[in-house]
Amino acid sequence: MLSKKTKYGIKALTFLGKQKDNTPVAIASISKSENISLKFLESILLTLRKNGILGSKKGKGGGYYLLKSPSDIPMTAIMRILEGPISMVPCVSLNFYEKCADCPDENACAVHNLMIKVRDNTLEIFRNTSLADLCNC
Amino acid sequence: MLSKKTKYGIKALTFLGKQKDNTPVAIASISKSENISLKFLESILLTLRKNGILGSKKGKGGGYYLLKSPSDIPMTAIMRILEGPISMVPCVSLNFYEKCADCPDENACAVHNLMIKVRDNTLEIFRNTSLADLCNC
DNA sequence: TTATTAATCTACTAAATCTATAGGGTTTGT
DNA sequence: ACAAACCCTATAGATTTAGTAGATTAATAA
Repeated sequence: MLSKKTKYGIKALTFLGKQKDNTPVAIASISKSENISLKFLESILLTLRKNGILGSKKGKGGGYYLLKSPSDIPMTAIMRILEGPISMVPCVSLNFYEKCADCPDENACAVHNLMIKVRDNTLEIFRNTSLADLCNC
Repeated sequence: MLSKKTKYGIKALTFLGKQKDNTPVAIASISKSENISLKFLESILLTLRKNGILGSKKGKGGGYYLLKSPSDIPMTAIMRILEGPISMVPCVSLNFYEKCADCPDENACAVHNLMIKVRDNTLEIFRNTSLADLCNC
């Protein structure tokens, strides 16, 4: 299941993507509009900034803004930053690979082979969806 | 990410599905062969029994066995019993639906609409895969 | 018949990690 | 001075992943 962190993060990004110009939007403004706990949202936007998705401006009139055009931000990037691996098991992850301790042979593992299929499908959706697509809902 | 409970459960079921006859297999036997903590596996097999996937026989020579042919056990059933919802958010779940507290209009929610796509894809894989398919790896 | 053994079943506990915040202080730009 | 992002800490609650102890049941050997 998706964490609220990811869900809130996506909603906040969508909100920013819908903005007409790219002037900074205060956290409190997003928080109210999207019904997200202010402090929680604060930490979410911070990680998005540290990962190169958002820029920020301090002081009066400050806030967060997108660093790129929404159409240049694929969902794969957002998901990996907020949720972590897209795969359901680490042993099929492209970006977060880990070997299973209990599994002597990955190629003979039923779970492994099934989850590769799931990963490929999910990945294709996220690759073909950008933030801009979410903003047109 | 998939819980170990689900992963171990699938591995155990695959092990049982590969058995030639349908005589009971002791938990300890599965535990050793698949490198799964005995007591953890015990509770997993119990829930699979309570949900109509496995039967059990007590006493000497006892153990667990499949109640149906592996080809008659779809992955959707196994996943829902062990992992719960297949959807990434409750508001797109077919079997575990819940409304989001923060979301006034589902149809206007970007997360909602994206996750419907992911659900449909994942669901199709699990629907078209039975335990028998996993046993032929 | 009785004792033994092998196995499931039940219940409780516990450590570790993750989630979703809350509080308060610091820094920086206007 | 003020407003806003930034940063650090703590925490309650839930979930995961087991471990421990013992009860129950059934087959088998004595």
